[in-house]
Amino acid sequence: MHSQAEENYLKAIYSLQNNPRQEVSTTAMADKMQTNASSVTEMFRKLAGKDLVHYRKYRGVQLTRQGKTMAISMVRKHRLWETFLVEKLNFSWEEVHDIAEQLEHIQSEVLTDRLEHFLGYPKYDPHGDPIPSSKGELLKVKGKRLTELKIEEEGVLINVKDSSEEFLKYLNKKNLGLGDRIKVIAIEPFDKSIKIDNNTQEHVISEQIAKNLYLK
Amino acid sequence: MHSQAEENYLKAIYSLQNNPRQEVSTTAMADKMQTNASSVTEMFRKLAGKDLVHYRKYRGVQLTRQGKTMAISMVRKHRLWETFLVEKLNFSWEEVHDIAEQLEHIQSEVLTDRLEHFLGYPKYDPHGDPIPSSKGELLKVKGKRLTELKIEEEGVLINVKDSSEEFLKYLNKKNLGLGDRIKVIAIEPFDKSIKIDNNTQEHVISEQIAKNLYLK
DNA sequence: CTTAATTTTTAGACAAGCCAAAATAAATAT
DNA sequence: ATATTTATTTTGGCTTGTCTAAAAATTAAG
Repeated sequence: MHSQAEENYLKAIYSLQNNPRQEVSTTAMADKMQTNASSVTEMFRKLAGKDLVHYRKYRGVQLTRQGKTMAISMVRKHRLWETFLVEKLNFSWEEVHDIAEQLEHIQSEVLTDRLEHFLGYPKYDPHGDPIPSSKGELLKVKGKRLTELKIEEEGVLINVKDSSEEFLKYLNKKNLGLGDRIKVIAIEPFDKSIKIDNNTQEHVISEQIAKNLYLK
Repeated sequence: MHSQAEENYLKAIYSLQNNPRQEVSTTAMADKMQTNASSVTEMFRKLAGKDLVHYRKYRGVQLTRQGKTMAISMVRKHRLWETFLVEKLNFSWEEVHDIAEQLEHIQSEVLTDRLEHFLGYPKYDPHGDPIPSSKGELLKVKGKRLTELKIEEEGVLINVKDSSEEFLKYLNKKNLGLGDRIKVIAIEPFDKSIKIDNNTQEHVISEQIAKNLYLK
């Protein structure tokens, strides 16, 4: 059995690993987990002892096969619960992250699978992130960043890469949601801010924001 | 904020307290929590420090107003989740206890209230136990024990006082479930075992079992 | 009413996670 | 290539919750 702390570390390592070869550093983890570097070192050791990560002193960790399986299982549970909260309990997309963060630790394979069935085997969560299957298979979201579009190009918003309450509340305020057709009207060369047309409204959004929006 | 351990202790104290005046002893708790008496003493102290129980050395604890509120909130969450698991995810009544034991620790008032709404404000959980309202109000189940019935008397099974997997599997095997009309055919004076008619079948059940069945 | 048995508390230890400060290794700049 | 900065690990300590064994208080028995 694994503790919640271990599960959280695995999920964080997974999200920081851009490719499976890349080693995740102690400081990057400490930053992500809002904790102390020395705590991270200890946990790295512990996870290595359980064969959930490969750990090289002063180099960092990568997930083992086993560790990756666990991490993906956490992601799966998180996204299924988020979907449940939005689809069934009428939460809005900015409210669900913290609650799902707790629910993802519930230990029951059966529960997860039944939940998935109950939800009708959803492919994506409320933020457009793909939901891993019970076998750990994970679709790639093949959208492109809003920042990659040129003037007059358009697309449909299919994924937001930041699930924080602040970011999503910002999008709500601008009336931006998944499925919206967005057209680039103008790009300000100085700060790369983008003027977009959301069918009904026009908004100027910063590059910072635009980077987190994925379109198809 | 309160830890899961604290929440578990409060719930256990609540379930051991037959009336609010009764003090719950260290050993009774240790027995219930499957833990050591010395651990219980320490937790009693801690809970007393947070004003969740009144604690008198060598005498035991009773819940304070605040402690009772928390305990009932745990019961509420537990029973709502059990209802969810059975009604929505098609679990059977003997499978839900352990999972609900985990789910009851999810911290979110809103979640609990939305879940209750989603379930249609159920009055009873899958074992016939009443579900406290968001204000902490709790209906009394006014059934009588099967052991109180005389020969030829009958009633409808409305509540089982043991939610353990073993007990419920036993009932499944005998085809006994909530809502069943049960008639007492005979009572064996020697061991107080009861022969019942379940409309279609006849069974002999021990006094031990019968004590946990409540009829209306 | 005094002794024996039982219950409860205290004392000392341990594991899991965390932190701050000190020591060491690695990376960067001169 | 060496000195300085930065990253990482080590050390020692703290908290929560647990345990065992010993001491103290309460209850039960004679």
